Amino acid sequence: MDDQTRMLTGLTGLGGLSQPDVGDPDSVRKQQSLGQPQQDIGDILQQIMAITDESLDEAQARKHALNCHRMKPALFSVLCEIKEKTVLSIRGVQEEDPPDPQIMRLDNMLLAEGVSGPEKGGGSAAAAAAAAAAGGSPTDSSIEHSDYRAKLAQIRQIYHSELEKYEQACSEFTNHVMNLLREQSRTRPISPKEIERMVAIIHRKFSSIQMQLKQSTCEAVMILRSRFLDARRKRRNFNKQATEVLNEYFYSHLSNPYPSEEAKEELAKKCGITVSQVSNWFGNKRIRYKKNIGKFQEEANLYAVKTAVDAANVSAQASQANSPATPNSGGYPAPCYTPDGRL
DNA sequence: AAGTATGATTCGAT
DNA sequence: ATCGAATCATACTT
Repeated sequence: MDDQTRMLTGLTGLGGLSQPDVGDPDSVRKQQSLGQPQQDIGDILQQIMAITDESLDEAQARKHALNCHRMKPALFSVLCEIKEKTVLSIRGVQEEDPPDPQIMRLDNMLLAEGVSGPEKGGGSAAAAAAAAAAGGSPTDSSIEHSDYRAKLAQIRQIYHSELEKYEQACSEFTNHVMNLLREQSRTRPISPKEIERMVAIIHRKFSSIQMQLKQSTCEAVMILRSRFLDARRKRRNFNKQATEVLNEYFYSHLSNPYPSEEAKEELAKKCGITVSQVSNWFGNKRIRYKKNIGKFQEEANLYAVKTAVDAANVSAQASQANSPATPNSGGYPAPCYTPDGRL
């Protein structure tokens, strides 16, 4: 034991901070008496440090020389000793591996958007779900949808190829480090636990890179989504015929301009728009009419006449009578819409 | 370019 | 869930 401690202090002093001496003449004498001057060990360590600067062949040769060095077993056992002491202090530090909430959030979002997860099916399904959730009717899929899907697929593809690259790089690097450690385990003691820890460290590093990828992918999806929603927001006026149909219904039901679900569906069909568009239209119409009845008076009269004419035409057709003049061209039925007249 | 019309969205109330 | 109300954002008009 006495021997070993002396050896240990000598080695650590040299290896650690290139201190020329430990101030223990006894140890020096002992080493010298062994025919192994300290300077030699210093040289060896220097060579180890310089090994990365050398060419591969040189390094191989030196490694070989080192492995064959007669002090190697002693060095190894000393390193084992040191290890045993330090491992105890390290052991407690590495028992935490909580799943990063940030990366979980990103993962969830990517999964929800159909970027990660199962192939093609998931992607289009998620796109459809997103479109449906955005308020559109399931039947008005069109250029915008396919455009959105195409862009999403593009993002998805880039994401996956990048992810694959990262994973490949990670496993390559891990392999490399493992080989290195295996190689080094010939000169110094390396516990499996240590290797495990090293691998964990590498994986952590790579997962932080992955997180960046995921983050930027998420951003891209968000931008795409907002653009998609903006595109949906882009307004196009309904065609004349559609507005006419809607107005006809509105003014002929002025006392209760709240079409039932069935009526909405019928109007939607007639106008070539969605039910929610019909709802929007009636919502807007009601509030705008109520806000300024005067402004809509003319329009109201117009449609009152129109329906009257239609009715007249129908009856005329039925009764074979032919008088072009409208029967009630004198006084229009004043629309008496009561804002609070909901039933 | 400024003003108006209009479809869509959002929010709180019911 | 649906409405009114306010508001947004674009289309259309002047």
